[in-house]
Parts: sequence; structure tokens; C-alpha cells
Amino acid sequence: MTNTTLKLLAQQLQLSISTVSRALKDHPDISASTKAKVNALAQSLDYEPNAYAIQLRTQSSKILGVIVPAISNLFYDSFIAAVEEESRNNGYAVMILQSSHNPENELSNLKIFRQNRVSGVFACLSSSTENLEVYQKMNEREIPVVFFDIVPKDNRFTKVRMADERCAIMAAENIIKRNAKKVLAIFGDEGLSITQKRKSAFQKFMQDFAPKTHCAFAHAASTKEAEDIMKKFADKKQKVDTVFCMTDEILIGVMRTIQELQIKVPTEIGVIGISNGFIPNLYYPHISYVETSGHELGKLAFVQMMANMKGGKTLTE
Amino acid sequence: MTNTTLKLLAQQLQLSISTVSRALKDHPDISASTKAKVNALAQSLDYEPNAYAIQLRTQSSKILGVIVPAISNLFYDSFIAAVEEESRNNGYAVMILQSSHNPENELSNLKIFRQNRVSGVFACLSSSTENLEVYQKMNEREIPVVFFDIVPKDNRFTKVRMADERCAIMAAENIIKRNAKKVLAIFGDEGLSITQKRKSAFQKFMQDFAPKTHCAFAHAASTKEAEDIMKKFADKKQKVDTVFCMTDEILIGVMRTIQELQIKVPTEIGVIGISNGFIPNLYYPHISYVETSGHELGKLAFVQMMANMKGGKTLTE
DNA sequence: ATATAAAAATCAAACGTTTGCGATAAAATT
DNA sequence: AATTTTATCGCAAACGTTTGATTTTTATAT
Repeated sequence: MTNTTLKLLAQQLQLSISTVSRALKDHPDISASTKAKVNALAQSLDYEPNAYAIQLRTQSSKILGVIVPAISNLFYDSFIAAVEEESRNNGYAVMILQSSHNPENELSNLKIFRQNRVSGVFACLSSSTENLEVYQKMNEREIPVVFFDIVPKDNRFTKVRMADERCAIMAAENIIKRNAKKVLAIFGDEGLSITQKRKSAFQKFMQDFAPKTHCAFAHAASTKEAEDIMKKFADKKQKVDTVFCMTDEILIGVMRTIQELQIKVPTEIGVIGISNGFIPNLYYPHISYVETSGHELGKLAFVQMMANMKGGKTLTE
Repeated sequence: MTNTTLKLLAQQLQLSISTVSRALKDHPDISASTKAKVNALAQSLDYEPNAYAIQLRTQSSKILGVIVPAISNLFYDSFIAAVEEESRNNGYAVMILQSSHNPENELSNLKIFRQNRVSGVFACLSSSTENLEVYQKMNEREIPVVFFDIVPKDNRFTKVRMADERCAIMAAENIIKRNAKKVLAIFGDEGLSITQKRKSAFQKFMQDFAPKTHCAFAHAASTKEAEDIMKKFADKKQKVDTVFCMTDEILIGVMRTIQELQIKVPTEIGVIGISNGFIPNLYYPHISYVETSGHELGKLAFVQMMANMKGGKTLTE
């Protein structure tokens, strides 16, 4: 079964390839009657333009790339879903690659993107990525990159993020309202800028109110680490009365310990997280959380991407 | 910044394009010294072959497509992660599109795949898809399609599935071991073949043991529906002592009700699901489940895909 | 009827590769 | 010394489109 091409249509209609091409895209140079004929035949032979030929000729693909550490993740999957949805509505397709938090994979993924001449990429750095040279190379190739979630500190790059400080502050406010005195706050990987920002905003806000707030960090396997951290603090005599979890993964670990030790929520301990709500609502009674939506962030990122592609210039937040 | 091409390399080296091309792929016709020179220059100008030109010339892309109802889903995301991983290891990139359970989106997604000349697609039917003509068209185009999870009944197509019957039977065995007498089994959309298979296997096995087993179905918004179903059965005087949940979504709904009504697990009621374990382990005490891994299925699907592509023939299970 | 303008369609080059075939020169065989 | 191999490399066509420049056809005005 050979694919229908412009050439084939042209032959059958005794027309030139260019006429057929123009007829199909409703070019004013072509007469109405010809257009009708062409469209009819194209329809019946169900002609479908070869995206590769088009890209080769026009030097622009309708494909966007996304790099995430892992696709099966409470946050990233909703981000991706949003990006995909927006993309489809705008005639783009999305190619998704996961780095598994391995900078090497990140490199090879970027390479695939370059080879496929994607017209833009959404990237979440893997936590151990140090070398940003590759992304610089993307810039030289004039492929816009929009970073999200884990972003480079360097402000030569475009980034979208939830309003980190705001999230942390809202959580802090919430905690204060509960009249908490001894709070344990568990953040993610200490080395990431997103962690730093959230932490310092949180701390600053809590300072006056509960100066004894203790900050801990859960790294790679954040669920397991959070579980252990929580255990340590539950054993102590001066038990904490509130625990703040920066991510769903941390929350899960904390809840594991809480449930295992049969600590009552919210009477014996208050728990508050930053989440899109899915996980917090699995527990009973529901855990309170400050809303942070991967879905919203995805939409925002897409808008930013479009802006970068049109302008040609790279915004720097 | 103009991209480095074969032509550019050829000019700089005073060689023909074909020689450069061959040198780069280590063709025996080319002398070692030439190869060295070519590679050196290609390296320093970081030449990257244009995937589109290659595909146009060779008529084969290194891209696989995946269609799922929704990407942020406990099961599909692990499936996708597996497919992506396998693909990358085999030099393929993955393009992911979601249908949102809308047959119209499914159509337009398939179209994108055809236009991008993907070399194969993994498809999970949206629950309301009736018309399989499009997939027939893919066959004509010689693009292999591997169905998973929600698959057509028609056996002209290639499908991979967890051993449905086996899952259901294992769950049934588990229930019997607990000496359950009144069991409520909640399945997914009644119209799907996967549901039918699981249900009939389950029923057949339970028949002798607990003939009063009641089967219910949760459709589109399965979590909410499961929640309601569970409520109905918890109110009755003849309370069920065990509830079986076919999916994570159903399990979540059931647990919502159980927690709300303060029913004790596992003393007052036993709960068993089919899951990859993530959700069941969030609760305390952990819910028992029969393992079904999207990850495993993804790997299986990939193997099947490779077989179909090589053989050229379409296996029909 | 003739010149002119407008409309409709065609030509041909280009995008970056791959690859069968032919060309050249050096090496090996008679 | 003449001929055949062998080792290197180049030519050119093809993949399916798009698009600026041209040509042909038709309609309008003189």
C-alpha cells in the first residue's frame, strides 16, 4: 500500500504538483473549480501530508519536547497532561522523555530532541544536573527551552514555577492559625533552588511565631527518608505538634509513620502539605494542603513557550 | 546559527557529500584516514544528522506513538514509563497523546501519528470507541498497532494484557482463604471486554464457595461511583464482609466510604484490590492486592511491537 | 483587432540524506 | 607490459514538500 503523495494526485488530475499543493492550502492563485477537484480526490485517496517532507522544506516542526525525571509522578504527570492538551489545541504534538534523574539520560534525550528538530522543549532538570552547557547549545540552535519545577539558578534561562514563596507562606499562615508551637518542616533536596526558596520564605514567616521550627530535608528517596525523619521526631519527648510536607512524596512517608504509630490526626498532630490534592484526600480525615497544580503550571509553561517561539527572544523571567 | 550539514562538512574537507556520509557511518569503502578527518570535523562542528531528512529518504522513522485515555493515571503512567524506557534503549523516541476518553481526540491523535509516520503505535481504546476503521487504516499503512488494557474484541488486532483471568482468580483465591461469606465485587465499565473477562473468571471461581457474591459496576467516574456503591452496601443489615476492587480508582472510592463510616479494616471488612501496590500501601493497615504492573505490561507491549515490526506480519494473539 | 492587465497554472530549485552505479588510480596478477 | 583486482571516492537521483519566478491562458480595455 503506497502512500498518497502530491505527485500521485497531480498525475491523476493532469496537474502540476505545485498546483495541487496550493489548491490544498486554499491559495488565491488557484481557481475554485480546480480546488474542488483536488480536494475531492485528496479526500477519496485520503491524502495525508508527509510531516517529514514539510519539516525538511520549512525547517520547522510541530513537535514539542518534554523532559521530566519520571513520568509516573503525581506532579509531573498532571503537568504533562496539561502541556499535551494545550499543544494539541494548537496543532503541536508532544514528545516525552524521562531522565530518571540521570544527567546522562538527560543528555541523550536532548540529543533526540535536537535530531528531531523539535521546535521547543520543556525541561525539568534532574536533581543532579550540574552542567548546563547542553541547554546553552539549544539556545544557539534557537530551540527555546522553558524550565519548570527544578530549574537552573542561572537567569539566562526561561523558567516557570509555582509561586514558591507564596505556597510556603500560605502553608505557614495555615500552621499559625492552628496555633502550632512545635513544628517540623520537611523539605525536598537541599541542593535545589526551589527548596531553598520555599524554605527561606517559610522560615522567615514562622520566625516570630514559632522560632523552634525545625527544618529537615528528604533527598532522593524522599518517601522513605521522610518516614524515618518523622519517626525520629515522634519518639522524642517534646513531640512536634505540626508537620509540614513540601511534596506529596514526603507526605506519604510522614503518614506512613503516623499511621504505624497510631498517632491521631489532627488531634495529636497537625499535618499540612503542598499538593494538588489527590494524595491528601486519600487519607481520613483529609490532610490539609496548599494547592499547587501541575496542571496550571503546564498551561503557564505552554503560554511561555509560545511567547518565546514568536518573539524569537528568550525571556529571562 | 546555521546547522551543520553533510554538505557543509563536505565543502570544508573538499570531499563529496556521499563520501562524508559514508565516512560517518563507517562504510568499508572509505579509507581510515578520511574517516578520521571527517569524524574530527563533525565532532568539532557538532554535526547532528537531520532526522527528518533521514526519514524522508529511508521511509522509516524512529518514533513510536502511544495513545492513552489519560496520562495522569496510576496505571497508564507506569505503562508509559516502561515503554519509554525500552524505546530509548532501542533507539526509539516516544510520542504520547491522550484521548481523554473521547473518540474524536483518538482520531485526531492517530492522524498526527500517521502524519509523523511513526513506525508503530501502542493504543488503549477510549471506553466509548466503537469504530475501529481507523485502526484498520493503520494496518493498511503498515503501521503496526499494539493494543493494551482496553482492547478491541476483534481478533484481527494485536493485543497485550495482563492475564485478566489470572488476576481475578488470584483475587478470588485470596478472598476464599479469608473465609469470606458475603462479598461485594466492584468492576469497571460493564461494556469493556476486559471487565467481562475478569468478572466471569471471578464469578466462576467464587461460585461454589460464596454463591451470594454480588457484582457491581462503576463506570466513567469510577471513584465516585464506587464510593456510592460501597455506601449502599454498608447500610444494609446483611453487611458484606469482603469487598473486591478491580482498579485503584475503585479502591479509592471504597476506602473513602470505609474511612468515613469508620469501618475497621480488616476486622470488620476485608478489602482486596488489583493494583501495582502504590495506592494500597498508602492506607494503614495496608490493603492486600493482587499485583498487576503497568510497568511489566509496558515491557511486554514493547517486545510485541518489535516482533510486529520485524516480522511485518501482525500477530493476532 | 490589438495591447494590456489579471488570473491560473507550471517550472525548477531547495531542504539534508542515502545509495546504486560508475570513475579513477594504485596494487596485484598474469 | 598488459590486464585484472582492489581500494577510494564522486555523480546523480530520489524521498515529498514549499515557494519565488515564469509562463500560459483568459478577460478587460483601448
